[in-house]
Amino acid sequence: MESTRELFQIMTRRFGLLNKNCCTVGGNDITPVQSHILFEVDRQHNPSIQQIAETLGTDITTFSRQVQSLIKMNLIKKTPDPADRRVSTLSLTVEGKYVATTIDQQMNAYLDEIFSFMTEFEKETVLRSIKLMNEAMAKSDNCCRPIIG
Amino acid sequence: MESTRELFQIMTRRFGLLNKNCCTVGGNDITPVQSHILFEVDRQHNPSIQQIAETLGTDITTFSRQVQSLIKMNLIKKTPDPADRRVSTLSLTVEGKYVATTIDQQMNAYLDEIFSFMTEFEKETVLRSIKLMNEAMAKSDNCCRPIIG
DNA sequence: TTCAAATACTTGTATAATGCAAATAATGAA
DNA sequence: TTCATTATTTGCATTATACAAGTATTTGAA
Repeated sequence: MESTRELFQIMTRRFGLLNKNCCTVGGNDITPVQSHILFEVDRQHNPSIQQIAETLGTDITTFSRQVQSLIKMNLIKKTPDPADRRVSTLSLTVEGKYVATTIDQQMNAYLDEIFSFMTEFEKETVLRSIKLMNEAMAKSDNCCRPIIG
Repeated sequence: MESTRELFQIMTRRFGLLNKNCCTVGGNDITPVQSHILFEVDRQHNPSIQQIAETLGTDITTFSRQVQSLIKMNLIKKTPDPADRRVSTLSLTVEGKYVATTIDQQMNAYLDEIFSFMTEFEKETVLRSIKLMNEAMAKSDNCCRPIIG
């Protein structure tokens, strides 16, 4: 009998492998970390560097450098916050938006292929379950900010 | 409306954060990569270095060095395969087994806490869904070996 | 049998990622 | 004003990563 952890460990590893092989877009080779950043910058409304770093659970200094390289790749841009000039808000460039969208489509295509091995009912059940998990994780103390200790 | 990819992206990120904060066991600070390796060595029967590297989707040279450091930490051991002396099979040491088990328990405890926000029925549905996903991913061409291109 | 090709793994080397400590810059409260 | 706090960046050391090349062993065809 598989343990709960085993089920999740294997699924998340496989999803990570999909992410790893996804994607080369318009000559840009996007690493999983960069892909995560583009994803979150796209999702959040004018997030600060700190906000994204916290969301992703990375050290802010590491993240600061990741931002720099994404700016060099012309995928995101930094805008000083007029209300607090210590803060930089991040947003996607046109090219960054294109890359983020393409990755999203490619990932959804991969997932669709996986769902093709299920009935429509099973697919709906799975999607509802993932949503349930996300809601429960959001309520949890362990999930998902850095845990002290 | 959240896309399929968004649901999975968020869930796997959160699971990754749990993994990241899990665990310090008996003075050993275990990285997520090391935790994955211990998990797979424990799961597979006398796997070779190549087998695990392939399972985890890492380059074998990187993996070879990860194995070396886990041996230095006295968590796994390498045994030459008598049938083919090019091959080394991996197994957990007593300490490695202890660390792997402790991580497993800790992760299961985290997950239990998350499930405490659901009804028993919802929990069962979620677990069945993850199992369905794993089975479907196993059938998929995209999942989950390195994809050419 | 012999030897070249294939396989399993390791090492050399270069690059990139990571995170702590410290620096810089801006804010806000006393 | 002054000093603690906050947001971000830079210095630095460590670690992870992967390509290329090396070693050791096995395999299979001539």
